Amino acid sequence: MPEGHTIHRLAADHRDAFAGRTVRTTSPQGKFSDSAALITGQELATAEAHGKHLFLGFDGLGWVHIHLGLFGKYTWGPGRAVPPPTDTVRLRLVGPDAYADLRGPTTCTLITDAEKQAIHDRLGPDPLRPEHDGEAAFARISRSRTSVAALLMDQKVVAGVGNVYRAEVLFRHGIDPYRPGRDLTRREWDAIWSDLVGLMREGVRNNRIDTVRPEHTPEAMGRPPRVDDHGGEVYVYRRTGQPCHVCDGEIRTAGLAARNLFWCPECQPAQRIGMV
DNA sequence: GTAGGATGCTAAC
DNA sequence: TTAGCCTCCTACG
Repeated sequence: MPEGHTIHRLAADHRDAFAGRTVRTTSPQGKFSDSAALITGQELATAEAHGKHLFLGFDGLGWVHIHLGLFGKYTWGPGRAVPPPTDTVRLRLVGPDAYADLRGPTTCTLITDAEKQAIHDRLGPDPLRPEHDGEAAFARISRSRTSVAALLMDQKVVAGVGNVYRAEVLFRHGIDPYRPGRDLTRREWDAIWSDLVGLMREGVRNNRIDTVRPEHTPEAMGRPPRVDDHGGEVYVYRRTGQPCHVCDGEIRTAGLAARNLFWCPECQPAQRIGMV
């Protein structure tokens, strides 16, 4: 589940469970043992997220920088009766009221303020950070020949969007994934950005990705309920070969930059040459 | 039991 | 463009 909404939710959950509390940290899997030994017994000051990067702040020590990658996952539980950790737990945080186990991250390292700033500097605006807007993103997109599908996944352009939000937001706006960024209008980009803000905020709230509008739910369309294996209601993501919820056409898939792209060619038509 | 794929990204060729 | 990283789960014999 690791797109930006997951990471922002994790930051909020860490603040709720651990901020202002002394925590014990260990690394049963071993790769974070030295840093865990430094941190243990300290107070977690804060937690924040930028795109898919999670930062746990410890005053005077720096930040634990976590990136879940494709496989990383957290499991949580109450503070009492903490189970013995399994040997894949990279980082275990135990506070008075809760524990959190991190497995399989791409990154889990202790960094300085300056190193943290360098990460912020190479990331684009994040729809989930209230102080960000889509200006810088549009500046890049509007002068790029790269497809809008690839641009949306580029964390330097927009931070936090992954394969699900990418596919779904392009569907919701009827945009061909292969359209060059520079052919996207200002109006289209503004609509995409504000849609991402709304969808991803809902994602943080519900801890899952739902993108289907009320008028296209199975109930509204008079169809049998859907069971989706990734946990949310979506239009196109991983629905290859199935009928589009809106037009009944077949959802297609294609490889793009080593990831699977999903779209509905009927609802997201390629622009004709010369069309404005 | 084994293979393959997954909501990600980087470094090397 | 590809391999590699890290873990878990499903599909297939």
